[in-house]
Amino acid sequence: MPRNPVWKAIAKTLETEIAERLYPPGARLPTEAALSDRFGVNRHTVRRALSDLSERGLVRSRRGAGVFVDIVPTDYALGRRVRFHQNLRAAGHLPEKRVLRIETRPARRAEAEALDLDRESEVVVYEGLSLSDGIAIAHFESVFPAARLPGLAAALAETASVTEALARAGVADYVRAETRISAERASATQALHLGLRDGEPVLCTISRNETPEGMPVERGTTWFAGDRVALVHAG
Amino acid sequence: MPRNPVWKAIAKTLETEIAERLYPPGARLPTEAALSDRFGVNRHTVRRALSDLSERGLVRSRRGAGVFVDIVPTDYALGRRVRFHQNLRAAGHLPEKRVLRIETRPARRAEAEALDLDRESEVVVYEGLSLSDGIAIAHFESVFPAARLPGLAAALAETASVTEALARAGVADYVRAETRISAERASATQALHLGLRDGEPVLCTISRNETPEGMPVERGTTWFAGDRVALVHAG
DNA sequence: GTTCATTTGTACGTATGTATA
DNA sequence: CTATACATACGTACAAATGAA
Repeated sequence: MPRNPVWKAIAKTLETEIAERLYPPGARLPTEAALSDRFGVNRHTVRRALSDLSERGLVRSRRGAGVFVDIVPTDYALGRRVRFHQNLRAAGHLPEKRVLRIETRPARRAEAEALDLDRESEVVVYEGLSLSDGIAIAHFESVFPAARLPGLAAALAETASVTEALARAGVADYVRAETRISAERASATQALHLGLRDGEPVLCTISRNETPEGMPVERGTTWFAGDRVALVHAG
Repeated sequence: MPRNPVWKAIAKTLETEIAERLYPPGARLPTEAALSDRFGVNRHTVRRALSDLSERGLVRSRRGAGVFVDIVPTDYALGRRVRFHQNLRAAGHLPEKRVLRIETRPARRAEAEALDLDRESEVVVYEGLSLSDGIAIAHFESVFPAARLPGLAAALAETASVTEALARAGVADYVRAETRISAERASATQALHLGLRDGEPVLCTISRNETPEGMPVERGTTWFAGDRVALVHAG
Protein backbone atom coordinates (compact mmCIF):
# COMPACT_ATOMS: atom_id res chain seq x y z
CA MET A 1 0.00 0.00 0.00
CA PRO A 2 1.23 3.50 -0.72
CA ARG A 3 2.22 5.81 2.07
CA ASN A 4 -0.64 8.03 0.99
CA PRO A 5 -3.92 6.15 1.11
CA VAL A 6 -5.82 5.93 -2.13
CA TRP A 7 -9.04 7.02 -0.44
CA LYS A 8 -7.40 10.29 0.62
CA ALA A 9 -6.38 11.11 -2.92
CA ILE A 10 -9.90 10.36 -4.13
CA ALA A 11 -11.40 12.54 -1.41
CA LYS A 12 -9.04 15.35 -2.37
CA THR A 13 -9.95 15.05 -6.04
CA LEU A 14 -13.66 15.14 -5.32
CA GLU A 15 -13.23 18.05 -2.95
CA THR A 16 -11.47 20.03 -5.64
CA GLU A 17 -14.17 19.25 -8.16
CA ILE A 18 -16.81 20.38 -5.69
CA ALA A 19 -14.89 23.58 -5.01
CA GLU A 20 -14.66 24.22 -8.74
CA ARG A 21 -18.43 23.83 -9.05
CA LEU A 22 -18.13 20.81 -11.29
CA TYR A 23 -20.61 19.52 -8.75
CA PRO A 24 -22.42 22.61 -7.49
CA PRO A 25 -24.29 22.75 -4.17
CA GLY A 26 -27.23 20.39 -4.23
CA ALA A 27 -25.91 18.39 -7.14
CA ARG A 28 -25.70 14.64 -7.04
CA LEU A 29 -22.31 13.01 -7.26
CA PRO A 30 -21.85 10.03 -9.55
CA THR A 31 -22.87 6.78 -7.89
CA GLU A 32 -20.40 4.83 -5.83
CA ALA A 33 -20.24 2.27 -8.60
CA ALA A 34 -19.46 4.93 -11.19
CA LEU A 35 -16.76 6.44 -8.99
CA SER A 36 -15.26 2.99 -8.41
CA ASP A 37 -15.00 2.58 -12.16
CA ARG A 38 -13.56 6.02 -12.69
CA PHE A 39 -10.82 5.65 -10.06
CA GLY A 40 -10.30 1.96 -10.69
CA VAL A 41 -10.80 0.97 -7.08
CA ASN A 42 -13.20 -1.06 -5.04
CA ARG A 43 -16.48 0.47 -4.06
CA HIS A 44 -15.48 0.45 -0.38
CA THR A 45 -12.46 2.58 -1.12
CA VAL A 46 -14.74 5.16 -2.69
CA ARG A 47 -17.00 4.87 0.33
CA ARG A 48 -14.08 5.63 2.60
CA ALA A 49 -13.42 8.82 0.63
CA LEU A 50 -17.10 9.81 0.64
CA SER A 51 -17.26 9.13 4.35
CA ASP A 52 -14.40 11.58 4.83
CA LEU A 53 -16.18 14.26 2.82
CA SER A 54 -19.36 13.59 4.73
CA GLU A 55 -17.60 13.93 8.08
CA ARG A 56 -16.33 17.32 7.02
CA GLY A 57 -19.79 18.42 5.91
CA LEU A 58 -19.09 18.69 2.18
CA VAL A 59 -21.56 16.05 1.11
CA ARG A 60 -24.52 14.22 2.54
CA SER A 61 -25.68 10.80 1.43
CA ARG A 62 -29.25 9.60 1.20
CA ARG A 63 -29.78 5.87 1.05
CA GLY A 64 -31.41 4.86 -2.16
CA ALA A 65 -31.06 8.33 -3.63
CA GLY A 66 -27.41 9.26 -3.91
CA VAL A 67 -24.69 11.47 -2.49
CA PHE A 68 -25.33 15.21 -2.68
CA VAL A 69 -23.12 18.25 -2.34
CA ASP A 70 -23.98 19.95 0.91
CA ILE A 71 -21.84 23.05 1.04
CA VAL A 72 -19.08 24.53 -0.99
CA PRO A 73 -15.63 25.10 0.47
CA THR A 74 -14.89 28.75 -0.22
CA ASP A 75 -12.46 31.22 1.23
CA TYR A 76 -13.68 32.59 4.48
CA ALA A 77 -12.12 33.76 7.67
CA LEU A 78 -12.30 30.38 9.31
CA GLY A 79 -12.00 27.84 6.61
CA ARG A 80 -9.91 25.31 4.88
CA ARG A 81 -8.03 27.82 2.84
CA VAL A 82 -7.25 30.71 5.07
CA ARG A 83 -4.92 33.35 3.80
CA PHE A 84 -4.91 36.19 6.25
CA HIS A 85 -3.94 39.00 3.95
CA GLN A 86 -6.33 37.91 1.25
CA ASN A 87 -9.17 38.22 3.69
CA LEU A 88 -8.32 41.71 4.78
CA ARG A 89 -7.77 42.85 1.24
CA ALA A 90 -11.14 41.42 0.32
CA ALA A 91 -12.67 43.53 3.07
CA GLY A 92 -11.12 46.67 1.62
CA HIS A 93 -8.35 47.13 4.16
CA LEU A 94 -4.65 47.61 3.62
CA PRO A 95 -2.85 44.60 5.01
CA GLU A 96 0.70 44.77 6.22
CA LYS A 97 3.06 42.54 8.13
CA ARG A 98 5.85 43.42 10.54
CA VAL A 99 8.49 40.80 11.25
CA LEU A 100 9.55 40.58 14.86
CA ARG A 101 11.73 37.49 14.82
CA ILE A 102 12.90 34.64 12.60
CA GLU A 103 14.98 31.92 14.23
CA THR A 104 15.62 28.19 14.33
CA ARG A 105 15.37 26.20 17.55
CA PRO A 106 14.41 22.71 18.79
CA ALA A 107 10.70 21.93 18.67
CA ARG A 108 8.68 22.19 21.85
CA ARG A 109 6.51 19.28 22.83
CA ALA A 110 3.17 20.56 21.49
CA GLU A 111 4.84 21.79 18.31
CA ALA A 112 6.56 18.46 17.67
CA GLU A 113 3.26 16.68 18.14
CA ALA A 114 1.34 18.98 15.83
CA LEU A 115 4.01 18.79 13.13
CA ASP A 116 4.62 15.08 13.57
CA LEU A 117 8.28 15.57 14.47
CA ASP A 118 10.76 14.05 16.90
CA ARG A 119 11.57 16.11 19.95
CA GLU A 120 15.09 16.71 18.70
CA SER A 121 13.97 18.14 15.35
CA GLU A 122 14.41 21.80 14.67
CA VAL A 123 11.70 24.24 13.75
CA VAL A 124 11.82 27.60 12.06
CA VAL A 125 10.03 30.19 14.17
CA TYR A 126 8.41 33.21 12.59
CA GLU A 127 6.94 35.83 14.88
CA GLY A 128 5.35 39.04 13.80
CA LEU A 129 2.46 41.45 13.73
CA SER A 130 -0.36 41.79 11.25
CA LEU A 131 -1.57 45.32 10.65
CA SER A 132 -4.64 46.66 8.97
CA ASP A 133 -4.55 50.27 7.85
CA GLY A 134 -1.55 50.74 10.11
CA ILE A 135 -3.20 49.37 13.24
CA ALA A 136 -1.99 46.13 14.79
CA ILE A 137 -4.78 43.64 14.90
CA ALA A 138 -2.95 40.38 15.44
CA HIS A 139 0.24 38.96 16.88
CA PHE A 140 1.33 35.62 15.47
CA GLU A 141 3.94 32.94 15.93
CA SER A 142 4.32 30.25 13.29
CA VAL A 143 6.60 27.25 13.51
CA PHE A 144 7.67 25.15 10.53
CA PRO A 145 9.53 21.84 10.31
CA ALA A 146 13.02 22.97 9.31
CA ALA A 147 14.19 19.69 7.84
CA ARG A 148 11.23 19.39 5.52
CA LEU A 149 11.50 22.94 4.22
CA PRO A 150 15.05 23.79 3.18
CA GLY A 151 15.67 27.47 2.71
CA LEU A 152 12.48 28.52 4.43
CA ALA A 153 14.06 30.84 6.99
CA ALA A 154 15.83 32.78 4.25
CA ALA A 155 12.69 32.94 2.15
CA LEU A 156 10.66 34.24 5.08
CA ALA A 157 13.20 36.94 5.78
CA GLU A 158 12.95 38.06 2.16
CA THR A 159 9.26 37.94 1.46
CA ALA A 160 7.51 38.01 4.87
CA SER A 161 4.71 36.11 3.15
CA VAL A 162 4.15 32.62 4.48
CA THR A 163 2.48 31.41 1.31
CA GLU A 164 5.27 32.76 -0.87
CA ALA A 165 8.02 31.43 1.41
CA LEU A 166 6.45 27.99 1.52
CA ALA A 167 6.20 28.01 -2.26
CA ARG A 168 9.93 28.69 -2.51
CA ALA A 169 10.58 25.82 -0.11
CA GLY A 170 8.66 23.49 -2.38
CA VAL A 171 5.16 23.63 -0.90
CA ALA A 172 2.94 24.79 -3.72
CA ASP A 173 -0.30 24.47 -1.79
CA TYR A 174 -1.50 23.93 1.75
CA VAL A 175 -4.78 23.73 3.58
CA ARG A 176 -5.87 24.26 7.15
CA ALA A 177 -6.34 20.95 8.90
CA GLU A 178 -7.65 22.19 12.24
CA THR A 179 -8.23 25.35 14.18
CA ARG A 180 -8.59 25.71 17.92
CA ILE A 181 -10.11 28.89 19.26
CA SER A 182 -10.10 30.18 22.79
CA ALA A 183 -10.20 33.44 24.69
CA GLU A 184 -7.35 34.63 26.88
CA ARG A 185 -6.21 37.68 28.69
CA ALA A 186 -3.54 39.58 26.82
CA SER A 187 -0.06 39.08 28.22
CA ALA A 188 2.05 42.13 28.86
CA THR A 189 3.99 41.56 25.61
CA GLN A 190 0.84 41.15 23.57
CA ALA A 191 -0.78 44.16 25.15
CA LEU A 192 2.28 46.15 24.12
CA HIS A 193 2.30 44.85 20.55
CA LEU A 194 -1.42 45.15 20.01
CA GLY A 195 -1.81 48.41 21.86
CA LEU A 196 -4.19 46.95 24.39
CA ARG A 197 -4.57 47.60 28.05
CA ASP A 198 -3.22 44.88 30.27
CA GLY A 199 -5.62 41.94 30.68
CA GLU A 200 -7.90 42.88 27.79
CA PRO A 201 -9.36 39.86 26.03
CA VAL A 202 -7.63 38.38 22.98
CA LEU A 203 -8.84 35.69 20.63
CA CYS A 204 -6.27 32.92 20.49
CA THR A 205 -6.31 30.55 17.52
CA ILE A 206 -4.00 27.60 17.07
CA SER A 207 -4.07 26.08 13.63
CA ARG A 208 -2.29 23.38 11.72
CA ASN A 209 -1.66 23.63 7.99
CA GLU A 210 -0.88 20.66 5.81
CA THR A 211 -0.10 19.92 2.21
CA PRO A 212 -2.98 18.38 0.28
CA GLU A 213 -1.15 15.07 0.78
CA GLY A 214 -1.35 15.44 4.54
CA MET A 215 2.18 16.50 5.47
CA PRO A 216 2.13 19.11 8.26
CA VAL A 217 3.94 22.27 7.21
CA GLU A 218 2.96 24.87 9.79
CA ARG A 219 1.62 25.29 13.27
CA GLY A 220 0.48 28.80 13.78
CA THR A 221 -0.66 30.59 16.88
CA THR A 222 -2.37 33.93 16.44
CA TRP A 223 -3.62 36.34 19.03
CA PHE A 224 -6.23 38.76 17.72
CA ALA A 225 -7.20 41.95 19.48
CA GLY A 226 -10.62 40.88 20.65
CA ASP A 227 -12.33 44.16 20.01
CA ARG A 228 -10.93 44.70 16.52
CA VAL A 229 -11.56 41.33 14.95
CA ALA A 230 -14.38 38.85 14.65
CA LEU A 231 -13.82 35.50 13.04
CA VAL A 232 -16.58 34.43 10.75
CA HIS A 233 -17.41 30.87 10.03
CA ALA A 234 -19.76 30.14 7.18
CA GLY A 235 -21.62 26.90 7.46
CA MET B 1 -30.00 -6.78 8.84
CA PRO B 2 -31.62 -5.25 11.86
CA ARG B 3 -33.04 -1.77 11.71
CA ASN B 4 -30.54 -0.80 14.37
CA PRO B 5 -27.04 -1.40 13.06
CA VAL B 6 -24.88 -3.65 15.17
CA TRP B 7 -22.01 -1.20 15.08
CA LYS B 8 -24.19 1.47 16.66
CA ALA B 9 -25.09 -0.78 19.55
CA ILE B 10 -21.42 -1.59 20.07
CA ALA B 11 -20.47 2.08 19.95
CA LYS B 12 -23.18 2.86 22.47
CA THR B 13 -21.99 0.12 24.81
CA LEU B 14 -18.39 1.29 24.63
CA GLU B 15 -19.46 4.91 25.10
CA THR B 16 -21.29 3.99 28.27
CA GLU B 17 -18.32 2.06 29.60
CA ILE B 18 -16.07 5.03 28.90
CA ALA B 19 -18.49 7.41 30.59
CA GLU B 20 -18.61 5.09 33.61
CA ARG B 21 -14.81 5.15 33.75
CA LEU B 22 -14.50 1.43 33.13
CA TYR B 23 -12.00 2.75 30.62
CA PRO B 24 -10.78 6.00 32.16
CA PRO B 25 -9.14 8.76 30.13
CA GLY B 26 -5.83 7.54 28.76
CA ALA B 27 -6.69 3.88 29.14
CA ARG B 28 -6.32 1.45 26.29
CA LEU B 29 -9.41 -0.29 25.02
CA PRO B 30 -9.27 -4.02 24.32
CA THR B 31 -7.85 -4.78 20.89
CA GLU B 32 -10.13 -4.89 17.90
CA ALA B 33 -9.72 -8.65 17.84
CA ALA B 34 -10.75 -8.93 21.50
CA LEU B 35 -13.78 -6.73 20.93
CA SER B 36 -14.76 -8.79 17.90
CA ASP B 37 -14.70 -11.87 20.10
CA ARG B 38 -16.62 -10.19 22.87
CA PHE B 39 -19.42 -8.93 20.66
CA GLY B 40 -19.33 -11.89 18.32
CA VAL B 41 -18.91 -9.79 15.19
CA ASN B 42 -16.36 -9.24 12.47
CA ARG B 43 -13.41 -7.02 13.17
CA HIS B 44 -14.67 -4.45 10.65
CA THR B 45 -17.91 -4.08 12.50
CA VAL B 46 -15.95 -3.22 15.61
CA ARG B 47 -13.87 -0.84 13.54
CA ARG B 48 -17.02 0.93 12.36
CA ALA B 49 -18.03 1.45 15.98
CA LEU B 50 -14.57 2.66 16.97
CA SER B 51 -14.54 4.99 13.99
CA ASP B 52 -17.76 6.51 15.26
CA LEU B 53 -16.27 7.06 18.71
CA SER B 54 -13.16 8.50 17.14
CA GLU B 55 -15.17 10.93 15.01
CA ARG B 56 -16.81 12.21 18.14
CA GLY B 57 -13.51 12.60 19.89
CA LEU B 58 -14.02 9.95 22.54
CA VAL B 59 -11.10 7.79 21.53
CA ARG B 60 -7.97 8.06 19.46
CA SER B 61 -6.22 5.15 17.80
CA ARG B 62 -2.52 4.68 17.29
CA ARG B 63 -1.45 2.20 14.67
CA GLY B 64 0.51 -0.61 16.20
CA ALA B 65 -0.29 0.50 19.72
CA GLY B 66 -4.03 0.42 20.30
CA VAL B 67 -7.10 2.54 20.80
CA PHE B 68 -7.02 4.95 23.72
CA VAL B 69 -9.60 6.97 25.56
CA ASP B 70 -8.86 10.55 24.67
CA ILE B 71 -8.12 12.93 27.43
CA VAL B 72 -10.27 15.76 26.15
CA PRO B 73 -10.86 19.08 27.76
CA THR B 74 -14.28 20.36 26.82
CA ASP B 75 -13.56 20.91 23.16
CA TYR B 76 -16.56 22.15 21.31
CA ALA B 77 -16.67 21.05 17.72
CA LEU B 78 -17.60 23.95 15.51
CA GLY B 79 -19.40 22.58 12.53
CA ARG B 80 -22.48 22.58 10.45
CA ARG B 81 -24.42 20.37 12.79
CA VAL B 82 -23.70 21.63 16.22
CA ARG B 83 -25.75 20.27 19.05
CA PHE B 84 -24.33 21.50 22.28
CA HIS B 85 -25.30 18.66 24.55
CA GLN B 86 -24.26 16.02 22.09
CA ASN B 87 -20.81 17.47 22.03
CA LEU B 88 -20.32 17.47 25.75
CA ARG B 89 -21.71 13.99 26.10
CA ALA B 90 -19.35 12.81 23.41
CA ALA B 91 -16.45 14.18 25.43
CA GLY B 92 -17.51 12.14 28.43
CA HIS B 93 -18.97 15.01 30.39
CA LEU B 94 -22.39 15.28 31.94
CA PRO B 95 -24.28 18.04 30.16
CA GLU B 96 -27.04 19.98 31.81
CA LYS B 97 -29.05 23.07 31.06
CA ARG B 98 -30.51 25.64 33.43
CA VAL B 99 -33.31 27.85 32.15
CA LEU B 100 -33.07 31.46 33.26
CA ARG B 101 -35.85 33.05 31.19
CA ILE B 102 -38.36 32.31 28.47
CA GLU B 103 -40.38 35.22 27.14
CA THR B 104 -41.87 36.78 24.03
CA ARG B 105 -41.06 40.32 22.97
CA PRO B 106 -40.62 42.42 19.79
CA ALA B 107 -37.49 41.70 17.79
CA ARG B 108 -34.52 43.99 18.13
CA ARG B 109 -32.93 45.35 15.01
CA ALA B 110 -30.04 42.87 14.68
CA GLU B 111 -32.34 39.98 15.54
CA ALA B 112 -34.95 40.97 12.97
CA GLU B 113 -32.25 41.23 10.33
CA ALA B 114 -30.73 37.85 11.14
CA LEU B 115 -34.11 36.12 11.21
CA ASP B 116 -35.44 37.96 8.19
CA LEU B 117 -38.33 39.52 10.12
CA ASP B 118 -40.13 42.86 10.22
CA ARG B 119 -39.31 45.08 13.15
CA GLU B 120 -42.77 44.60 14.58
CA SER B 121 -42.55 40.82 14.64
CA GLU B 122 -42.27 39.03 17.92
CA VAL B 123 -39.51 36.68 18.96
CA VAL B 124 -39.34 34.02 21.61
CA VAL B 125 -36.35 34.58 23.86
CA TYR B 126 -34.68 31.68 25.62
CA GLU B 127 -31.90 32.50 28.07
CA GLY B 128 -30.04 30.00 30.17
CA LEU B 129 -26.83 28.36 31.30
CA SER B 130 -25.07 25.30 29.99
CA LEU B 131 -23.32 23.22 32.59
CA SER B 132 -20.77 20.46 32.30
CA ASP B 133 -20.34 18.20 35.30
CA GLY B 134 -22.17 20.82 37.36
CA ILE B 135 -19.91 23.69 36.32
CA ALA B 136 -21.29 26.53 34.21
CA ILE B 137 -19.35 26.81 31.01
CA ALA B 138 -21.63 28.93 28.87
CA HIS B 139 -24.36 31.54 29.08
CA PHE B 140 -26.66 31.71 26.10
CA GLU B 141 -29.55 33.72 24.69
CA SER B 142 -31.47 32.35 21.71
CA VAL B 143 -34.22 34.17 19.85
CA PHE B 144 -36.73 32.46 17.57
CA PRO B 145 -39.31 33.87 15.15
CA ALA B 146 -42.54 33.41 17.15
CA ALA B 147 -44.93 33.52 14.21
CA ARG B 148 -43.12 30.79 12.32
CA LEU B 149 -42.91 28.45 15.29
CA PRO B 150 -46.27 28.07 17.00
CA GLY B 151 -46.10 26.51 20.43
CA LEU B 152 -42.34 26.94 20.72
CA ALA B 153 -42.31 28.83 24.02
CA ALA B 154 -44.38 26.14 25.69
CA ALA B 155 -42.22 23.40 24.21
CA LEU B 156 -39.04 25.12 25.43
CA ALA B 157 -40.45 25.42 28.93
CA GLU B 158 -41.18 21.74 28.92
CA THR B 159 -38.09 20.20 27.37
CA ALA B 160 -35.33 22.82 27.73
CA SER B 161 -33.86 21.23 24.61
CA VAL B 162 -33.76 23.49 21.59
CA THR B 163 -33.63 20.62 19.13
CA GLU B 164 -36.58 18.89 20.77
CA ALA B 165 -38.62 22.09 21.09
CA LEU B 166 -38.01 22.98 17.45
CA ALA B 167 -39.06 19.49 16.45
CA ARG B 168 -42.36 19.98 18.28
CA ALA B 169 -42.84 23.28 16.52
CA GLY B 170 -42.46 21.56 13.17
CA VAL B 171 -38.74 21.96 12.46
CA ALA B 172 -37.40 18.45 12.08
CA ASP B 173 -33.90 19.51 11.15
CA TYR B 174 -31.73 22.60 11.12
CA VAL B 175 -28.16 23.50 10.30
CA ARG B 176 -25.84 26.28 11.29
CA ALA B 177 -25.66 28.91 8.58
CA GLU B 178 -23.04 31.20 10.07
CA THR B 179 -21.04 31.73 13.20
CA ARG B 180 -19.30 34.89 14.34
CA ILE B 181 -16.67 34.58 17.02
CA SER B 182 -15.12 37.31 19.10
CA ALA B 183 -13.54 37.83 22.49
CA GLU B 184 -15.02 40.11 25.12
CA ARG B 185 -14.63 40.95 28.74
CA ALA B 186 -17.24 39.30 30.89
CA SER B 187 -20.00 41.63 32.02
CA ALA B 188 -20.93 41.64 35.68
CA THR B 189 -23.97 39.45 34.98
CA GLN B 190 -21.96 36.95 32.98
CA ALA B 191 -19.20 36.87 35.53
CA LEU B 192 -21.84 36.01 38.11
CA HIS B 193 -23.45 33.30 36.01
CA LEU B 194 -20.22 31.74 34.85
CA GLY B 195 -18.40 32.13 38.12
CA LEU B 196 -15.70 34.31 36.64
CA ARG B 197 -13.87 37.25 38.07
CA ASP B 198 -14.93 40.56 36.65
CA GLY B 199 -13.36 41.37 33.30
CA GLU B 200 -12.13 37.85 32.57
CA PRO B 201 -12.22 36.95 28.89
CA VAL B 202 -15.23 35.22 27.38
CA LEU B 203 -15.66 33.76 23.93
CA CYS B 204 -18.72 35.26 22.30
CA THR B 205 -20.32 33.43 19.38
CA ILE B 206 -23.30 34.64 17.42
CA SER B 207 -24.81 32.04 15.15
CA ARG B 208 -27.74 31.68 12.85
CA ASN B 209 -29.52 28.37 12.35
CA GLU B 210 -31.73 27.59 9.39
CA THR B 211 -33.83 24.75 8.11
CA PRO B 212 -32.23 22.80 5.27
CA GLU B 213 -34.54 24.84 3.02
CA GLY B 214 -32.98 28.08 4.23
CA MET B 215 -35.64 29.46 6.58
CA PRO B 216 -33.97 31.10 9.61
CA VAL B 217 -35.20 29.53 12.83
CA GLU B 218 -32.78 30.71 15.50
CA ARG B 219 -30.28 33.40 16.28
CA GLY B 220 -28.18 32.35 19.21
CA THR B 221 -25.63 34.25 21.22
CA THR B 222 -23.41 32.25 23.51
CA TRP B 223 -20.78 33.42 25.93
CA PHE B 224 -18.28 30.72 26.85
CA ALA B 225 -15.98 30.88 29.83
CA GLY B 226 -12.74 31.43 27.96
CA ASP B 227 -10.61 29.28 30.20
CA ARG B 228 -12.96 26.31 30.29
CA VAL B 229 -13.77 25.89 26.62
CA ALA B 230 -11.91 25.81 23.34
CA LEU B 231 -13.81 25.78 20.08
CA VAL B 232 -12.42 23.38 17.56
CA HIS B 233 -12.83 23.67 13.87
CA ALA B 234 -11.91 20.64 11.78
CA GLY B 235 -10.89 21.40 8.24
C1' DG C 1 20.36 -2.38 17.31
C1' DT C 2 17.53 -6.27 15.53
C1' DT C 3 13.98 -9.38 15.39
C1' DC C 4 9.42 -10.55 15.93
C1' DA C 5 4.75 -10.89 17.54
C1' DT C 6 1.06 -7.64 18.12
C1' DT C 7 -2.09 -4.16 16.61
C1' DT C 8 -4.15 -0.84 13.73
C1' DG C 9 -4.73 0.84 8.67
C1' DT C 10 -5.77 0.05 3.90
C1' DA C 11 -7.83 -2.40 0.09
C1' DC C 12 -10.38 -5.70 -2.14
C1' DG C 13 -14.15 -9.17 -2.40
C1' DT C 14 -19.05 -10.92 -1.65
C1' DA C 15 -23.64 -10.86 0.00
C1' DT C 16 -27.73 -8.92 1.52
C1' DG C 17 -30.77 -5.29 3.65
C1' DT C 18 -33.38 -1.02 2.94
C1' DA C 19 -34.76 3.35 1.17
C1' DT C 20 -35.64 5.96 -3.07
C1' DA C 21 -37.27 7.05 -7.52
C1' DC D 1 -43.57 -3.42 -8.71
C1' DT D 2 -38.93 -2.92 -10.15
C1' DA D 3 -34.48 -1.22 -10.75
C1' DT D 4 -31.19 1.64 -8.56
C1' DA D 5 -28.19 3.18 -4.92
C1' DC D 6 -26.56 3.55 -0.41
C1' DA D 7 -25.87 0.82 4.27
C1' DT D 8 -24.49 -2.98 6.78
C1' DA D 9 -21.82 -7.05 7.65
C1' DC D 10 -19.26 -10.78 6.76
C1' DG D 11 -14.60 -12.38 4.90
C1' DT D 12 -9.35 -12.31 3.24
C1' DA D 13 -4.85 -10.32 2.72
C1' DC D 14 -1.17 -7.47 3.40
C1' DA D 15 1.14 -2.92 4.99
C1' DA D 16 2.93 -0.17 8.58
C1' DA D 17 3.77 1.21 13.21
C1' DT D 18 4.63 -0.19 17.89
C1' DG D 19 6.83 -2.26 21.65
C1' DA D 20 8.95 -5.96 23.91
C1' DA D 21 12.20 -9.75 23.74
